Amino acid sequence: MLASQFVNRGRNRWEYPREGRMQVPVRLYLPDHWLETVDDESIQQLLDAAELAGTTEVFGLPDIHSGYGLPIGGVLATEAPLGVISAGAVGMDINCGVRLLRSNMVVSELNKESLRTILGTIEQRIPAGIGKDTIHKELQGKIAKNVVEQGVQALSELDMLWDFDLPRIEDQGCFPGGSLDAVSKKAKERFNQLGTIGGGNHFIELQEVVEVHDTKAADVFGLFLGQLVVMLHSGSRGFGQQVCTDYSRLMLEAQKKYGLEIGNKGLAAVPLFSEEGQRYWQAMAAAANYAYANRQVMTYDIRTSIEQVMGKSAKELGLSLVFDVAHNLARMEEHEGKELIVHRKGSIRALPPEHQSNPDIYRKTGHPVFVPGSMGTSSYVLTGLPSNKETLHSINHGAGRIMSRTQARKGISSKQLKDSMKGIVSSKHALKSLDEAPAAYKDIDAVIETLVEIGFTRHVAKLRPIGVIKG
DNA sequence: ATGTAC
Repeated sequence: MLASQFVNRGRNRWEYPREGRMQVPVRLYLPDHWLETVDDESIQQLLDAAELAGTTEVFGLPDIHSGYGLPIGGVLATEAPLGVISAGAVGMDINCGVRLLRSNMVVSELNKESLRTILGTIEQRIPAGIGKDTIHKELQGKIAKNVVEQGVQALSELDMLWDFDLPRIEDQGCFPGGSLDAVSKKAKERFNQLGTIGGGNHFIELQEVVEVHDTKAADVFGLFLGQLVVMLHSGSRGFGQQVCTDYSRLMLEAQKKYGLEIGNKGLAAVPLFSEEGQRYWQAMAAAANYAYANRQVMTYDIRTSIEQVMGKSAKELGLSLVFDVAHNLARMEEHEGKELIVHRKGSIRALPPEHQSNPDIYRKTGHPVFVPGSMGTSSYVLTGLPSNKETLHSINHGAGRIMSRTQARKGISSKQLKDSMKGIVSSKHALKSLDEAPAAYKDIDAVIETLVEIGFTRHVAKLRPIGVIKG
């Protein structure tokens, strides 16, 4: 058990001392009783990452579980100009992320029938599940170049974007440097999924604000007790997956000439400031913009669906964006005078109040971040705090698996899943996703508490699911 | 995560 090699470094903090070719120690942020539940594979992935050239930080957050190359719930930082970028450490689903839409509606004043109709209407417009293409034929062909270069702005000519949305998206919905030239033909052929939710843990949920812990911040975010909100979790679909696959393979070859071979293929990496590194960055940015645009198109479809059912305009209904946060992305960031390449995989950047990189509208509070639990359990709205500097302003992105998908399909019964979804309007797909059952995940309340306890994040509001669409 | 496979 590799977990037993960790030394306690204070509350919820663990460290695996540097050894062999490791450049730095590896850290874990977990309560005592969860340390032994971390599988060797996840830990080995962190130890491997510590061997990469230029690595300055490697750590796992409370939702850590093994992934491709780097674990999900993992952060890897390397120092420029010599540090590396790894496609696998960003993840297959580039710029997978979560956005939250608010409303002026109060859940207790809505009847169950309209909630059902809203969900049904959204389901008709937004294809769910693996391999599904968009219903928006206008989003193919020429517009692809604009989408990967400009992100959500490319959608304004189609009236799918409100001016009000822009400051409410990380990077204002445009990760600079995206280029279609850096993307393979195969990836371009998979462009036609803009406006689709995908599979796995992706979802659209109608939720109710059931607790407000920070009324000041909630007010700035436009949230109040009893309110109906819509949460959306999706990424760059087949397009991003193809970019990751292409570049991971390319990096595996190219790393040899830079003398960067390590055992873990999923962590194949090249110097960021090499020809290959720069090309990946352009492709990653293209996929990041695709993902922002994907969530924007779905926002348009959600607004249209709710308008249709409620008989009022989306603006009258107050269906504005709270924020949109990425949780699979690499960024160039300055930390204590160093230029770092920060890979966050299943991890969110949560900037503290007053941090300069916050959007102006959220400068005083720190921008909101969203941490969904598993299907059928609560989600959280949080903000960063100054002491999360230690994690380069990163927090976990979800609850984290305790059972693999295969284990869950074998060990969880259909009845058990249905019982855990009692009282929640659920799509057919949702009730079939045994591998997404709450029992396959850690308890989200306890996961959130891990970082709240050590002052890395602040609790703003808690959201309860009332309707779920899954892929 | 993913037209779940070199």
